[in-house]
Amino acid sequence: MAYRSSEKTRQKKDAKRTSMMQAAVSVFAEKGYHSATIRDIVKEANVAIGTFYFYFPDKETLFVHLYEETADFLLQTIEQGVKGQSSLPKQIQAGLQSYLNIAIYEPAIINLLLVGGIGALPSLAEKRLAYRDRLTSIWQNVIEQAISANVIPEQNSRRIAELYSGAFDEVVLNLLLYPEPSIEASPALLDMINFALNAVGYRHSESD
Amino acid sequence: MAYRSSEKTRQKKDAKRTSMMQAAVSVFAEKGYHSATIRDIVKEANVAIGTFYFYFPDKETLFVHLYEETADFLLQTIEQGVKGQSSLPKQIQAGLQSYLNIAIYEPAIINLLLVGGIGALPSLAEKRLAYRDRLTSIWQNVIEQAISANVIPEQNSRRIAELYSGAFDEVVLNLLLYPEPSIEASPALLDMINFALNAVGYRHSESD
Amino acid sequence: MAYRSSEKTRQKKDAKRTSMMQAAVSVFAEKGYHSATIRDIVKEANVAIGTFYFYFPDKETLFVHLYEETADFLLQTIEQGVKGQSSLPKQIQAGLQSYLNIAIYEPAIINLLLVGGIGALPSLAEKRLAYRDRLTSIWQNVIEQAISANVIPEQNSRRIAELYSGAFDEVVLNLLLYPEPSIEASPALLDMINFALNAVGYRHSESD
Amino acid sequence: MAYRSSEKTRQKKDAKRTSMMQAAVSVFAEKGYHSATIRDIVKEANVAIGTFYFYFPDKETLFVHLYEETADFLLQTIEQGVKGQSSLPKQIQAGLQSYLNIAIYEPAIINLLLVGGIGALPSLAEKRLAYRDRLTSIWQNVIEQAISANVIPEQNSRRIAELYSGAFDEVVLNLLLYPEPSIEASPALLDMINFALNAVGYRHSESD
DNA sequence: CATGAATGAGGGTTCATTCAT
DNA sequence: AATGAATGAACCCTCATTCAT
Repeated sequence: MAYRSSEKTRQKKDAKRTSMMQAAVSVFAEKGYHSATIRDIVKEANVAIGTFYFYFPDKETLFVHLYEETADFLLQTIEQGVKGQSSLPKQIQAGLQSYLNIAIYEPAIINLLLVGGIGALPSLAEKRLAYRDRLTSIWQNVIEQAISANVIPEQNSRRIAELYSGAFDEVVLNLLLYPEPSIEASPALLDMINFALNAVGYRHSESD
Repeated sequence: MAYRSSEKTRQKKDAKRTSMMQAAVSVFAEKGYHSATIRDIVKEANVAIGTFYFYFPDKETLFVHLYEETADFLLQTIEQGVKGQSSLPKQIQAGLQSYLNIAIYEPAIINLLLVGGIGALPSLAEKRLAYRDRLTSIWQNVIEQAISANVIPEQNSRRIAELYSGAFDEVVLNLLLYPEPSIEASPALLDMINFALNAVGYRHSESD
Repeated sequence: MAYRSSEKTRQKKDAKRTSMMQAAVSVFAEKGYHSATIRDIVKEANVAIGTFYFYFPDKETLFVHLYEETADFLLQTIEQGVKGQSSLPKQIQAGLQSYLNIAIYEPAIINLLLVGGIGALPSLAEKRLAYRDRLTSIWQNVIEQAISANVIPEQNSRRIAELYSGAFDEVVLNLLLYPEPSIEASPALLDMINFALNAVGYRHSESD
Repeated sequence: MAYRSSEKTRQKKDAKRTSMMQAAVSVFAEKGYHSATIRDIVKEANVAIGTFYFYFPDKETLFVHLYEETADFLLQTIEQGVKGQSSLPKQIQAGLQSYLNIAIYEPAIINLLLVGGIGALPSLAEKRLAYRDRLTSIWQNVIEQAISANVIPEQNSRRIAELYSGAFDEVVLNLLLYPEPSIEASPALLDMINFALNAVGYRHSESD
């Protein structure tokens, strides 16, 4: 009997777990790691405190897990965008477009990754580093492909990628301060693309 | 008698005050606002808890004050560097050089501004915004001068400045992860300058 | 399942709440507002510190609430006593009897109202005034009825009532200093009744 | 040399001591024992904290001393008033007049004795008792003289005196709530005298 | 004598976490 | 599974008191 309903039970459980995690992302993003309390999270999720500890071992573990998962999602989305293109400008454009989409439709993700837990948790430091590293690697790859294709001159691809990562984040963060970020997104995207292409010495040809 | 040699006494008090503030910067930079306790700070400063409250009204006020003061110092230092030069490349070079110097010799300042209190304190949000705004304004000025001088083409100077700010920060943050940041500083500086000049369409002439 | 037998649970919670409030009254009455610590109260109640804050928002709110509730109880008890009688002597006697009963069986109440929080809390000042006002009003009513009934001469009923209130309190407070207050209660009661009746010019007739 | 100026020094010292005590009475009366801080007191007296501890051993000792001294002053003043008269009505009138004078011109004294430290300090309890005892004794004496002179019937003079003490205090306390206590003082005085005389069965004759 | 910088015990309060139901 | 009452370590801060100058 029990195992018969295990299917439905599992789904229900996963659903509740997921809803709690969404609540947690929302609260962490809004208040930051330390100011967000377990009570805040369970209230947002409409469950009892005890329920939280049934699904998650503790606050820190959840946060770190959320951070990793969220970073994964963001990175994969950007990677997807980049992977679908072959020319340097289009790769940059697609990657940034993906990034902006997430920023606009899920700003909590950006807040979680760039604001919520920075400097709050020693155990998060390495996760943050890993995230920055992977993000930088995406751009580094793009640049190295362009160098290999002789589209741009030889240069320190790692450093360029770091500069890209930081530059784009700053713009995105500022974008979210607008009352209607989606309106400002297009011009910002164009500015970022031009900036990025110029920065690596890309010569605008006929296309694009 | 007892008329306090207010000269020496005042000096001593100021000295202690300063030393406590340095201790606070150090602890805040290391642990972040919330994880840093008053006990941590007074232990670092070798004073009693009550002494902290003799010099400062409370934890939050001190932190915000430290943040503002530190931001001021950093911004003025960069501004000094920029102001001493006239050409675009030299202004960027001087500004970044100043920034790197602080990063290397006072890494706690960088941690305080870019890591320690991010997302920890509502009252800090506006201070952070003001800091980013001023930092961006420095680069924006530089760019607008270059545009006026016809050294680079017309472009959205504000956005470029934002991209600069974010890009440089990312590199500086990564620089501090090195065991010996000062060694890596030179190549990083060159990379940043080239990146920044290219990004705004500056054509390298004979000099520099 | 887990649907909380909210009946029993609620009752238990209320019981604990009540027991904690009694502990608080006892400690406040014994030490006064400021000298009573939350730690004292929870120790008396055999619970942990956190439990206090689960049931009450903070020390001051609880104290004020306790003060009001206790004053209500005392005033209603006296009013009950008075209301059951119609002649002046019997009203005074019944009111004082009720007062003495509380003083003897719940001396903490008297200490809380007349000693514990006097001058300790600005927010209590108005509550204290309200309590004195209501207490005085009880006696004022009694006196005005007697005046209306031509049992005693016209006089400033408010002032008389104030004098009653202060006079009775002093005797009650002194009563509680005895090792066995209940023994002294009877003669004190008689003295107070005679005093009160004489003071308003009541002529003793055959009865009583 | 030192002992030559000892006269003036002594006077100066006493003056400062006195001014600090006045400041202390004022602050204690206004805020109550616990809420009054040494800082409050020295600020009011325009001296440094260290100076406080040169003149007084500690806060508690000072407060108890102040309480005793203030009680002494009040009691002696009332006694003076009573002693100057011989008939019961005049003694009561004179005693109350003295009491009211102090209440109106030095309300801080009343606050200190009846409000400021009640229930705040275990060591004060006995001092308070002693004060109440002496105050009651004054009235008890008055009553016993009247009984001896056959002006009023035999009765429990101690209890009457207690009732007097409490009754008068209540009226005085209420008096001080008026915006202009001195205006209300006269009618209050008359009411109290009549009340007190009636209460002990005094028959109004030709005089007074 | 006078000063005020320095001390640290102790108080109120928060909140992550546990566990009996 | 789910609940929420209960716990207590740890935090920020106050303030009486001391002592070197």
